[in-house]
Amino acid sequence: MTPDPKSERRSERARRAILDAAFDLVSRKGFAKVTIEAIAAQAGVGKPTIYRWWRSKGAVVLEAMNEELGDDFAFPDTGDIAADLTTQITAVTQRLITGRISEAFKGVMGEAQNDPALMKAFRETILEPSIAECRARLDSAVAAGQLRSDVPTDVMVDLFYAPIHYRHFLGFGDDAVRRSADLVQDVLLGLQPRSDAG
Amino acid sequence: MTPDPKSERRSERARRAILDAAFDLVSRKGFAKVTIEAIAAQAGVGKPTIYRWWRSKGAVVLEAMNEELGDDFAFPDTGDIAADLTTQITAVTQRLITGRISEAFKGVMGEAQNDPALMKAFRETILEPSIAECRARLDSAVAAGQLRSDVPTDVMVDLFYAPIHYRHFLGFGDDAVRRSADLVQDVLLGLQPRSDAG
Amino acid sequence: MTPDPKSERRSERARRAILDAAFDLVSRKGFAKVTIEAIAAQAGVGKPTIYRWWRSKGAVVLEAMNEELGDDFAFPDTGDIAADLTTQITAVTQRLITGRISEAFKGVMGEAQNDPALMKAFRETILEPSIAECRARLDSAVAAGQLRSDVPTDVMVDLFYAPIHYRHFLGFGDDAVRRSADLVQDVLLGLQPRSDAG
Amino acid sequence: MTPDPKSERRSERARRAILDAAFDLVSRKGFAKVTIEAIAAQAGVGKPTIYRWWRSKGAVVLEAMNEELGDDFAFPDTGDIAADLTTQITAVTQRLITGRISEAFKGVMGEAQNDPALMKAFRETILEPSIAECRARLDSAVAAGQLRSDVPTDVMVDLFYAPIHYRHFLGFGDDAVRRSADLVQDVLLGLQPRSDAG
DNA sequence: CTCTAAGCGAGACGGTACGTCACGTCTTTAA
DNA sequence: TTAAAGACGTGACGTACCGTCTCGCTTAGAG
Repeated sequence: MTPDPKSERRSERARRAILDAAFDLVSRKGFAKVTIEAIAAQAGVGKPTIYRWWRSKGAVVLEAMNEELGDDFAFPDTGDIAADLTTQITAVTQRLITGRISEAFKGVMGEAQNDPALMKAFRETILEPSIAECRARLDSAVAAGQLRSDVPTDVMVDLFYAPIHYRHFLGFGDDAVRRSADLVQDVLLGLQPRSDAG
Repeated sequence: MTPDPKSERRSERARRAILDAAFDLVSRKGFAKVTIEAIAAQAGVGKPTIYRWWRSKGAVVLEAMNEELGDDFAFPDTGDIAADLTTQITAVTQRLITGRISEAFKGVMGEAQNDPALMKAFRETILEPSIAECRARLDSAVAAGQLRSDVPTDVMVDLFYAPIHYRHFLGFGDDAVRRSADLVQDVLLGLQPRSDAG
Repeated sequence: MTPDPKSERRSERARRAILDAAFDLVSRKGFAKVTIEAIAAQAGVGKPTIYRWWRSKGAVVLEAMNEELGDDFAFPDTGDIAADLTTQITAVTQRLITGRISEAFKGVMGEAQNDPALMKAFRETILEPSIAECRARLDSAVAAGQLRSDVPTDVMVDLFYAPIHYRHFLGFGDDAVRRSADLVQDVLLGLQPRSDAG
Repeated sequence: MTPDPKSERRSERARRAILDAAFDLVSRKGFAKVTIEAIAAQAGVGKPTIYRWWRSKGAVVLEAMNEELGDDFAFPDTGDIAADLTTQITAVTQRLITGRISEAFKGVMGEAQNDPALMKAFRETILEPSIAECRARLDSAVAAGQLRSDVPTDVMVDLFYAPIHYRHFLGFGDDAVRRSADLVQDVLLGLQPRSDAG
């Protein structure tokens, strides 16, 4: 995220203050009503300090969100793929809906629709690592004979995750998003290995 | 979309010019780079005329997009539900990706993440009518015994449409979106009626 | 004032409503804060009806002020020129300061600084008639040997009236304006006929 | 004039460009036809930079006029009060009528009729200093026995200056204003000390 | 253990667009 | 055939932020 992290002299204090202010403001006022000026003011920082290290408001908020999320994309593995998927998807929806992440996520994704660089950063730092973890778990389920082997696991990932984001971005409401985990069973039906044809 | 369509004194000429200008500008420059001033200028119209009838840029572009789409949400019905779904979903993705709608749609949806009124308008004028058509077709397929009767058809709609929008909004690229119709077969597998249990 | 008074079909009701509304609004809000839209609204009249008969807000207010003033510019004549001048000038300042005319007058004159046509109308309908009355009285005083005959009476008029307007327009405050009548005596001293040279 | 002249970060370049542009535009087009946008454009400056330092167009033009006038309100003192007054009043009228100041002055004063803060600023920066100089000269003339001692000198100032502004603001025309100096003699007659009573 | 260059806060600057107001004109509806 | 009502094109308003650009100040690392 940091365009030029080379400098050793960068003030960690300022960086933290900016990310904290950004996250707090977005959570409280909504992404659209937050300005870089307001972030700078709340962080007790000059605007140029923000522009020096980030390209846009979206970039700041994405990094703030990343810090909030942490690096933990690990997928549970109890041996029961259906249970593990349900667990994980429930966790994701909770974080998306009730968590403090919600506003930041919607804001960043809205912005990213018109900002390819921001979209790229989001995918690289959040989406793709998390997809990779999911695929790894699905691969092991395929190897265990719990899932069909003739459907690519990246397609499976899409099938499991799509409903969450579909409902989230198209305004179906928090309850609908929260119930996304219920679809896991229906999707799984189509992905079970079958002796009796295809 | 028009907040106050009651007045019969409204100038249809101005309305058309505004919608045409908005759609053209968004298609050519991208949603984010279009301003209401530019729309007014290109339409040969005063800014107040725009603000008199629309709440925001998003509202104008949504209405322009609606006019472009027309009212036709009809679902094909050949008797073969798999074929019909593939046909329809292919059509939707084409329109979303290659069509002139693309930029407007992304822009409006990005905006709608932070504008509940805009989201509501989108759902009422586009999404819900189109879901209703799909459900009607699925209902008839259920009645014909082509689909399981124990999964609500609104859930089925989500399963079929989610991948498109998921790939579209999360930056998977046009090719991935275009291939969304391929998932229909996999989803259908889980929705087939089964005498032999699950 | 009426640019085109030819039409016999002009609505006297509308004219009265407009002038009353204009005068009332200017008195209550001050000239600068009154708009033609507001006058039309309060008068229950369409804007074009105002524009049909007057060139500008200043013209409306000037006419309203004229109606309020009436046609009476008569100068008292008790035979004592000093007393008559004091009487008249006191009356003028009272009307200017305490009267309902005050706001309208300041507004119109402020506007007239940049609107020659308005200035001309003001002079023709108010200033010049009132100067003429004053000169007539001064002429009779000269004839009666109460004033020097070698100073033109129009200059005398200026000397008597100038302080009022000077203090009024240059912001000396209402009290200073009100005391303008006190200067009559001092000015008169220089205008008395003198046997002993000049 | 500057509402907040404290900041030492203020750009003198911008200030000069704004005042120069304002004065030039007012001189060429007349006060009423000048907009803050036009001043900003001609000065090569953003509108906010004007609003940061001035309350209104009138305030800008007043300051521009002040700079044009300079601080020199000195009154001549040759020992002959009649000659000095004529000299000074001729100078004032010349500056008012023919000078580049003319349009700015009329515009500001017209505005000031409805803007007390502007009137106050005008009085403090221009009118009162200039009155003070005049009174000082009159005081010395009184002390020299050239003027009556029983008329307050501030009243005398009014008598001498009133005709100029009266004729100027009430539309008597440039020639009448220019001839205002002629009245000095007549006014002086009433202000001469008299042993022989009055 | 200075010294000097960086990164910093602060905030003014030239801009762009905002959303609003009132203008003066034009069109439509009802009396 | 007026006049009310009010939508229209226009242009300026005053404001909010943008992203850039000085400024001094501080502060840490290289000499």
